[in-house]
Amino acid sequence: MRHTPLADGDEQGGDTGSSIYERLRDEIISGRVKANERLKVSELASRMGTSTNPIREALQQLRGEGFVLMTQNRGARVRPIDEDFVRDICEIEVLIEPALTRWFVGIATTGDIDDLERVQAEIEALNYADEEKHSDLDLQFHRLMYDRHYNRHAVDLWIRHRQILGAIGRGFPTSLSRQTSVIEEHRQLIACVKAQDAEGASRVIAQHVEGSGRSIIERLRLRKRRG
Amino acid sequence: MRHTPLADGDEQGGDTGSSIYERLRDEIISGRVKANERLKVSELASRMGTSTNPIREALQQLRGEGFVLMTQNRGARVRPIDEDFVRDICEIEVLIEPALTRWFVGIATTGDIDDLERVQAEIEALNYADEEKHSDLDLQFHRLMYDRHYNRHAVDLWIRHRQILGAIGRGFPTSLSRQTSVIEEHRQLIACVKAQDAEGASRVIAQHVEGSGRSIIERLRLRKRRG
DNA sequence: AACTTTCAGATCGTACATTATTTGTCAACA
DNA sequence: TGTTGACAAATAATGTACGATCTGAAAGTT
Repeated sequence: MRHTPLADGDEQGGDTGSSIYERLRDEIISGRVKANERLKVSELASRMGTSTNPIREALQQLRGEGFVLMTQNRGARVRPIDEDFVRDICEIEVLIEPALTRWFVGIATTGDIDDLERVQAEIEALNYADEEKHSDLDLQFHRLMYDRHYNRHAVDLWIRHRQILGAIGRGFPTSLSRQTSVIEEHRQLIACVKAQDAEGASRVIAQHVEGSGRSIIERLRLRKRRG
Repeated sequence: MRHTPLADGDEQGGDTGSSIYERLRDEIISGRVKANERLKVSELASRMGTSTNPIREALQQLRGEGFVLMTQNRGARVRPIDEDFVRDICEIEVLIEPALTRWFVGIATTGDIDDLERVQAEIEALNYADEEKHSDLDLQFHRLMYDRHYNRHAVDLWIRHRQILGAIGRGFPTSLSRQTSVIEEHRQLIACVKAQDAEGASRVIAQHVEGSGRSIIERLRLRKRRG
């Protein structure tokens, strides 16, 4: 399995376990650094306890991924992660995920369905008691469907978008209505796969992604109010 | 220490026109460096006539964009730009571009249609006499439709994918059958916009992208044979 | 008031030190 | 004789330091 889109292996970093890149990215996505704020390399270097070079390279990587905007001799700025950004990503996923799902319906075995049902059972048993654990299970659920798709580029895109959306909502609880929707939609999805109904599965996923987007935007608004 | 301004280099400008990043990216996309080949910073530095830092930063940016793969303490490698890669990108575009087109049909004014027809007239007048000029006109044509879309993320993705596909086929002529298809599809597209037929336009674009993908893969095969 | 000069602060490029990996050599062993 | 394993040297990536250049804005001049 060759997937690893951007995941560089673990880093010894020094201070924390995660790399400079991950720390910076998380600060941007989670909103700890404000939109359009300037990112000065020397300041970041002293704050992270390294020299400037690792910072510069991390910023370039983030630039490539579109999280920071840079201009010649004028440094880097934070790309705003706002409601529009979330909407844009979700709209793209509404197009991509149904296509991935449709393909999965065509190749799914009874073993795959068993796996889905097992994860889904865990999700329902947990019932959002632990946010991080739920997020991990939900990732597993969708990964079971998408991971073996031949279009690695599309899957990598999905993974990256998912990481972004996940980081945005982190720390703010999911609404009850959204919780029930997620579980219901997962069940419908499994039913469609069983019935070999690719069109139905595709529709359910589109609705699932759209609902997820709305939920995240809600949490984004909450975050704005509380800081 | 004065920094040597690439005096001996045969490259133009250098400031913003052809940065290290762009040169490296072009070498990867155009296939001048082989798939999975190792990219050594010191070697690249001497070859490009700079120190290692600009190279490292360019590599990080390319990593963020997915053109090079890096592992800790083991350097960078060229991500293979092969038929699968083209197919993956085109499949994503087959999903995205119809959505962008559908939106355009909804907001197009008569002025927009005039612009489209003017560019299309230029394309037909040129009739593929100049490859680079045609590519530029074709970009203009599609940009007229997509550029004002609210989903900047999707448009950026489209632009990036288009640059990649454009660079892959560069230097190899488009087949005659493809040439006529392109012109025909553009005409159909304009007709659909005029008739406010969003579904039809969407279908035409999907076919357009698919044909483009097939054409590029053909040229990729040609390139492989001739080196 | 508009233009020029000056200067602090930040980015960018170069050189060097450190650390990890790869390579090459050679002896021990089946 | 061919293979394996350990160890040393070479090679390359990563981190640190510093000088050069650019930007932005305040201070000074006409």
